[in-house]
Amino acid sequence: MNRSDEEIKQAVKIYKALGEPTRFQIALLLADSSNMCCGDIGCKLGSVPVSTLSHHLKQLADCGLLDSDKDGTYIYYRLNREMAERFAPELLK
Amino acid sequence: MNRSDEEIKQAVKIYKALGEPTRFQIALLLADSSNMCCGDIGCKLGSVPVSTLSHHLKQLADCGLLDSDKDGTYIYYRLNREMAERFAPELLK
DNA sequence: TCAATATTTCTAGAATCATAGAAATAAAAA
DNA sequence: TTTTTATTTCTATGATTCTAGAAATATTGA
Repeated sequence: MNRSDEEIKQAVKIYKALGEPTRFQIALLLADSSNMCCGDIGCKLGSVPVSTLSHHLKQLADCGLLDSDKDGTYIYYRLNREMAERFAPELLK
Repeated sequence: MNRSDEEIKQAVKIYKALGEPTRFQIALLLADSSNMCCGDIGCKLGSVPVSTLSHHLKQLADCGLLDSDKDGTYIYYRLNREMAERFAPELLK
């Protein structure tokens, strides 16, 4: 297949996002439970400071793997399953 | 699905390998042409020193994405399509 | 308005990683 | 055996990235 530079950049960004243990765990968590806010994810992952979590969530959202909804001060994240299916179906197994 | 620490480590290693532009390009090249040695890949990618290429090929092979055959001084690399299908089907599109 | 809560942004330090030249290894050809 | 070719390993430098505390932002409830 012929790929544009943009398509390649996006794919690399997605795989870079998944190629870090904490972020991969976040993606796995969200593959199982459909909706979680930053605090929930922090509880599940143990002692990860929120600033670190926020940094990782941003990268996962920026590349399109996560979608989010705001509800008051809470932001609920969920896995974009189309993106996961296309780029990393392993997440959904 | 329940995943062992080992399975998670392997997945992260694979995605880290693909999350770098040069390595992703190598994987794409090998998805199209079934067999290439280090020198061939270097020609296709332009001005990447062989020591850098070798470093990248090692990572792609270590995580299982590439297989290789030795023929004299040449080492021919090819994409492991089962691994690509499972972890990054986007490579095969 | 003020306090409490959730999250992000800022910042700096530590750790990891990509890069590329040079030396080393290995195999074929002269 | 010596030379040439293909690749890897060693090494150091520079760049990127992860981490986490502190301050900033935003929203809700008292």
